[in-house]
Amino acid sequence: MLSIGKLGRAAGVKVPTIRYYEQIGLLSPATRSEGNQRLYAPETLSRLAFIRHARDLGFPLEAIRDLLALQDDPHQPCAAADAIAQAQLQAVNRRISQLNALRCELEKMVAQCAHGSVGECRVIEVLGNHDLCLHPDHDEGHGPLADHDHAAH
Amino acid sequence: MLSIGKLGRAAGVKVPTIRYYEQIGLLSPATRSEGNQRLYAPETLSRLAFIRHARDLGFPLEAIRDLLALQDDPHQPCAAADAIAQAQLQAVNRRISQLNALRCELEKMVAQCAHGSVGECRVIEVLGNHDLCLHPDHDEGHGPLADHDHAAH
DNA sequence: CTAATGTCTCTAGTAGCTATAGGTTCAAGA
DNA sequence: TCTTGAACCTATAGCTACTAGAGACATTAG
Repeated sequence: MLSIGKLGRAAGVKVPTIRYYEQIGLLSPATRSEGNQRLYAPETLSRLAFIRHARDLGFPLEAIRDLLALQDDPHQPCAAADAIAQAQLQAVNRRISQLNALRCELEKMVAQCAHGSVGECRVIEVLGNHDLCLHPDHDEGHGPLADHDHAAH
Repeated sequence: MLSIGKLGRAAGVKVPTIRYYEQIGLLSPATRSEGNQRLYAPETLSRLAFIRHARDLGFPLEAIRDLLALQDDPHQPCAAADAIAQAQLQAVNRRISQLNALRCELEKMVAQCAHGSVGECRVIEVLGNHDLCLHPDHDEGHGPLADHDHAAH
């Protein structure tokens, strides 16, 4: 049996995150030691690694919940899992094309900056006047896609 | 003078969002009518459009706060605005390359799905075993980048 | 046995809004 | 002028997926 800390280190998941997953029902409540500390069977490690990997691939927790349910019932047809993965792929594709449009705008903006004073700055000017964009369609809908910045700031 | 609703429609920003921006100090408090309703001078429209456009380009609100301060002081050198825009461009680029790695994984996963039962599903299998990834480096640090899904769900 | 580390629960905070409840004000039609 | 309906007000809670902190208890190495 593993303590929560060992489980977390083995799976690459922080301890509070594991407790959070238990809280929202993604992991079933662990058995407890005499002193009320969580103890995990080694199988939990693969389940947690599954979650971790799916999160790394950007799957939202609700999708992971569904995938775990499918995993627990291996005789079901695979179509549901396939649909979830395809939805995620499409979300990623949407987000990529949207970000490509943003990159294009930002590059133009930065390239045109003459490094003078703010009064004549293209960056400020373009931000203030949407019509200066070549592709003013970057305000379209964005698909749902988890943006987990665990290394940000 | 504009009511908050007219301002919002003109700038393409929802009414509660405008109030939220005032609350966090991104917009200065509006003057009020006799009946305590907000009234905006027409100049506010361009300021709000600036914010909206910057949000559409993915700038976080803190960066927008700095950009607005620069805009208010046109004699400052433009370098600071340039730096903010470049940082945003780099964040976008990081996010794009990360999402490209994800797309690659997801495409492989979906392509290998034989549409059988869950027990032999590649989607479930790959998620459970990170080593099956060709590029298992999709768990790298992600840059900070606002992911405003105003059309999601 | 003690000290250090690990763990417990609970609460609150992060970004950037959105939604709801319960009340007030405004503008247009009868 | 009155009335109705839309727009407005404040305040609070919710969303995702965690992360951080406080204060207390458990476990383990030396």
